Amino acid sequence: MMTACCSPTTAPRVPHATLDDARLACLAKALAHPARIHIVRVLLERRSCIGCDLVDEVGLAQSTVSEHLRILKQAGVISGRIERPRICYSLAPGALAPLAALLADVLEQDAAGIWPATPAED
Amino acid sequence: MMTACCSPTTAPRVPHATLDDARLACLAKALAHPARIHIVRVLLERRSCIGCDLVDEVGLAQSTVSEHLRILKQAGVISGRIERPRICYSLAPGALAPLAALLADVLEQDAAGIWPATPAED
DNA sequence: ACACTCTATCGTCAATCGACGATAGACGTT
DNA sequence: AACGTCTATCGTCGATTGACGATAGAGTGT
Repeated sequence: MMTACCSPTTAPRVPHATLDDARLACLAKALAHPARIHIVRVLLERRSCIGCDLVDEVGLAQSTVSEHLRILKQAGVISGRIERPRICYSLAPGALAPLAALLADVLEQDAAGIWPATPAED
Repeated sequence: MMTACCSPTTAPRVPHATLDDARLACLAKALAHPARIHIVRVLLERRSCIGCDLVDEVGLAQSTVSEHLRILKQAGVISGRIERPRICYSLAPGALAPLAALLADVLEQDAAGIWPATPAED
């Protein structure tokens, strides 16, 4: 349920990719839009935020922001807690951990390796 | 040149998003496909890899893999070093650092905060 | 010169994305 | 009961994505 965009019916079929590849791609896809990055950053700063405040914060139509929130929720990146008539969104702990782990590995290799003189090419 | 997908002409216009938001979204978008995640993982393991080997590794048509490589290169995630008739791809050091930093912040908050009993809601 | 290999680009097509307004549901307030 | 607020969903439309085969370019080896 938190991995709907990774479901076999919607994910691109890549012959030799693993399920992990699909899951990581799903998380990256959830972040692959400036509005959604912005939402994540607001939630990171404020810890949590009412939906209608996010609409103001992002500056797009309410329905559009709602759609971005749905995508983030579907990917498991955020969760919404009902609070009276509003919904209070916050980051879902651990959801982005797999992607963070991959990126940490990449950065670690960056730091470890002495890189060739310079690659060049276009 | 390394930020083509972040260019004003192609990036989505989100009123209150910052340039950083667009840049981070661009990096996430580059990773938002299982085949591209797979390529990054192969390059992380092997340190570098000839293009035609990546075609075998991914299992899609050569032209499709070439397109995925182009997207990764355009985002600055990988670089290609010409090596005789082939091209040797490797991860571009530091390219993913901004995204890694954001995710590290998120994980840090995850670890720091004592989270509410459980949010719930769909 | 020719053949072969590897890579990039082009053209096409179906599928998905992202935006919006309109509408409907849920809930508190008057 | 009627109203106002907040949120989610629907329908639509243009733009983009992702897949492929076909083709072209660059370089090696015979």
